Amino acid sequence: MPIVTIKDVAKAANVSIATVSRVFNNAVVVEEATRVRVQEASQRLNYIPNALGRSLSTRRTDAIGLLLPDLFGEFFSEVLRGSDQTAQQANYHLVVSSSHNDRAEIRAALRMMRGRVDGLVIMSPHLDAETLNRNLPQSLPVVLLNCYVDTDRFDSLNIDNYGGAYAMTRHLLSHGHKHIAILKGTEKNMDAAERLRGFNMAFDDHGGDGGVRYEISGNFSEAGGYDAVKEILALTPRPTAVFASNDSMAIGALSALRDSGLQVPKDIALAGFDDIPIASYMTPSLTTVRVGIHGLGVHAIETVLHAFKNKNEHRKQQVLLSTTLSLRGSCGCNQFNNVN
Amino acid sequence: MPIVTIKDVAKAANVSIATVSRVFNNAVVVEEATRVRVQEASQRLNYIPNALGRSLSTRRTDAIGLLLPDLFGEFFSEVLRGSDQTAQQANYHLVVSSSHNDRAEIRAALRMMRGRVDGLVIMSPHLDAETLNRNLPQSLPVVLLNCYVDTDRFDSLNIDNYGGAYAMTRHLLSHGHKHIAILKGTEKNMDAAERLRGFNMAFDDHGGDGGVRYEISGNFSEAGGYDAVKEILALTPRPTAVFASNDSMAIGALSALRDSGLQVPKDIALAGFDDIPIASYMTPSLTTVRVGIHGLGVHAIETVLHAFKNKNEHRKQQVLLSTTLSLRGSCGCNQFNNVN
DNA sequence: CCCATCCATGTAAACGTTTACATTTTTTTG
DNA sequence: CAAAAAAATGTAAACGTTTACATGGATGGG
Repeated sequence: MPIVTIKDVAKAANVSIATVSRVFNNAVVVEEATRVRVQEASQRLNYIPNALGRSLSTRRTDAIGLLLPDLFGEFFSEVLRGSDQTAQQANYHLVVSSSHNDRAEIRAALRMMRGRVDGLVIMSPHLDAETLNRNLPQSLPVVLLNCYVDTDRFDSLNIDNYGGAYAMTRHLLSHGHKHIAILKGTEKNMDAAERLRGFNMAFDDHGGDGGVRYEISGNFSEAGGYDAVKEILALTPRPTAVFASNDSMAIGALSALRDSGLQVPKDIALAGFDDIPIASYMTPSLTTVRVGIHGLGVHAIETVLHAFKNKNEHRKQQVLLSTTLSLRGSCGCNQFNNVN
Repeated sequence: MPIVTIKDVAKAANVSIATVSRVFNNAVVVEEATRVRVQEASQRLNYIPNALGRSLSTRRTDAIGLLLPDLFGEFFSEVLRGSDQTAQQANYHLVVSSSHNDRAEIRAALRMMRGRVDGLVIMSPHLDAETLNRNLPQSLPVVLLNCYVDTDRFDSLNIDNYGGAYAMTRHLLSHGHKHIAILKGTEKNMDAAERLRGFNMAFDDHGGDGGVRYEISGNFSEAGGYDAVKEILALTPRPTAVFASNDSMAIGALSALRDSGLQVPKDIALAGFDDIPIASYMTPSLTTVRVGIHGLGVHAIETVLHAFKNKNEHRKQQVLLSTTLSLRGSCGCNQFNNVN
């Protein structure tokens, strides 16, 4: 079954391929009679224009690439949802590529995108400007999402990880917790590092007051959070609060604490980071640092679209997205509302 | 900044474009000296082969399209993760398109894929064979994921919604629950309909025994599950068990029950459907119908890959994926293991 | 009635590759 | 050392579109 092309339609409708093309892109006026003839032929042959040919000719693909580090959990799913929604509204669609954990993989992914997309959103904790520059054409609009790359050649969008962690830690300290354990994120992950930095800085600024801080290894997963609890409960003095570097770990920890017979927040307070949609449905509801995840995706795509409008010759912006505290049940402060 | 093409490299390396192409596709042997010369020129000019040109010529795109109804929640994120992982291993990548809720949108999405992908995985509860046939070229490998389209022209993969719901309902009935409420899924959604059918059939087969069954409207979301609880608690006789048509609703309901001061499973039993990763981390852990969600994505992509190997001329298979019960805390049966 | 104008359509080049085939260069062999 | 064989490289067509430009026919004005 050979593929039906514009030529077949042209032949069937007894016109040139240019006319068929014109009918499909209703640019110039085509005489009503011919238009009908072409449309009938297309219907009959079940012709669908080939995106490749079109893109090659017009130099537009109507696609935006999305490079993600991983697809695990609700965080990325939310980013993706926001992105897809926004892209779709603008008549673009998404080419997704994920799980790029080293330079070679990122390089391969970047190259694969070449020619396939009109713009790119890159979310990658491991990424250097060098790799970026060497594997991207100058002219491609790129938005860096939560990448710690020091460059003003691209638009970038970053979560205020440091500020969020600082605020949450201060909140816990101010509510009387002295011994606090932070459940760290994946090693070498910059988000994790920044959140840890915020935690430590808040502790430093607070002056200690005889309190002890603990750093527990984690990997941003529920299982990681679950497993860490054993370690945490063995500490002396035992921490009265646990600050997980993301909600997934907090949820895992919550489950482990219940299994250990401890009550949250009565016996031990718990806080997370991200505010994934499910956080508010946990038992108890999870206190966490609110990041507008969905909005992150929306904003990223909007930035790419903006670059399209300006032929990518606009002034590149580095945006830091502020966070807020979502104070709910798990930290025990009984202050059920949002504070900055 | 004009785009660097194969011609530029050819000129710079003083060879023909054919030779450059050969170097990049290391098919035929190219003399070492020329190879080095071409590679150096490519490096210098920062040349990246354009996927469009290549695809047009080779009639391969190395991409698989994924059409999803929605991107909300962990279910789709898991499907996507499984798909992406499998695709990536085979050196394919994913073109994702979601939120197609009516025929026109599906049509548009199908057409957009034309030429862009070598195969297609379609997950769409609203879909008819007609739309499919009219908007897809014969030759394109397609896998229908949880689509209730009656055709043997395509491979299809379906969750045994009916069987899963039947088994779970029977489980609840056999543990003494007489009055059970089912929290229904989105209206007109075929998964929802099948799950409801399983529920009712189990009830019928069980013979009633004076029990009452309730059907409560829902929409597959946490919020929907939360809101439904008010309605459920107003029923008399009040149900002793709630069977939510998916885990998201179960989680929402769990949260609402807690807010109403009820204990699960002591005061009321709860079960879900899907077994999303987070289900086991809930408090209490969620009893649910296990669907290998990640495996669903894996299997779908594998089927497409298989079609590639056989030039799509293999016998199309309709596969029904069986489910198992994940019996955990929320149903109160204290039978913490998996039963078929 | 001729010429200018306009409109509908056709022609052909371009987009960036791959690849069958042709040609040139190198190597092997008698 | 010449001829044959093999290896390396070049030429050009093809993939499916869009679009600048060319062409031809109809219309209208003087």
